[in-house]
Amino acid sequence: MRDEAALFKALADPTRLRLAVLLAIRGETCVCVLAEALDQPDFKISRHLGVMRSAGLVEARREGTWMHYRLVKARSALERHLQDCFRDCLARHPDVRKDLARLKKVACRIEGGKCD
Amino acid sequence: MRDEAALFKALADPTRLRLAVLLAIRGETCVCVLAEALDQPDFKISRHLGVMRSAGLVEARREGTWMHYRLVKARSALERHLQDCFRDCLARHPDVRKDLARLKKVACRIEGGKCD
DNA sequence: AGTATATCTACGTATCTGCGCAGATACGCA
DNA sequence: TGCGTATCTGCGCAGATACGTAGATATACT
Repeated sequence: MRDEAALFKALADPTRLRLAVLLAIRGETCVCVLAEALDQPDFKISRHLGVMRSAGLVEARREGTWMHYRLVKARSALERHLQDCFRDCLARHPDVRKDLARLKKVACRIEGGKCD
Repeated sequence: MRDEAALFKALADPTRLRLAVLLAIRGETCVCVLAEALDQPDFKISRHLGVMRSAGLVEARREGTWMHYRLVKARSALERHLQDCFRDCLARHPDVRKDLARLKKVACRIEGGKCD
């Protein structure tokens, strides 16, 4: 039960939970965009993403100087349920809506094309 | 997002997660039965249940010297999803199976009637 | 090489956490 | 009132955690 508890622990922080929900909704996103979306310093976001990676919640892909993070493909029923939670229950949370609004503004400027 | 993270934090411990799953499967159960089911000292179980109660995850009912704990009725989609997790994904976990086996042995002796 | 951008990390600090021990509390019963 | 059972709680300790600062690393470009 240690692994399962560790999974919950990786989500037991407001910043990490917001990151998880954003990644669930938007898919792969780079650190600087996430940092602006959450309005928090990038070193802090980077560190939290590191924690989530150690817990096996997200994985990273490098592209030049940018690091793109995404949720891992769910490998268990628990992970599947949790990711559904992010999309189904938490996507409508006021905090997440604000994050998404900031994210949209910023994504055009930083990532160029992706301005859905 | 603080409340949601706090909910995950209440589950971010192996002991608490095992307790949550047992309560989800079996319903209302008293501290001493839970302590024997998890094979852990009762003051430890009591304290973890206290944490879960503060987080709004469980509620208690006194009956004589016994305290019976149960999961709260889910008040949000998130809580509903999480409780489904307990029953659907975690009930088959080896640790939980062992807990349930110990619980059955002990429930007859302690709670008398409830020997399903 | 040097510069710029994006990301990560070592350090010190403050706070939180889980644990066992011991004792307190609550209740039922004589 | 006193005793026994069940449960909770104050204390101190050891280890974990989150934070900001400052500096290190990685990559691209000139």
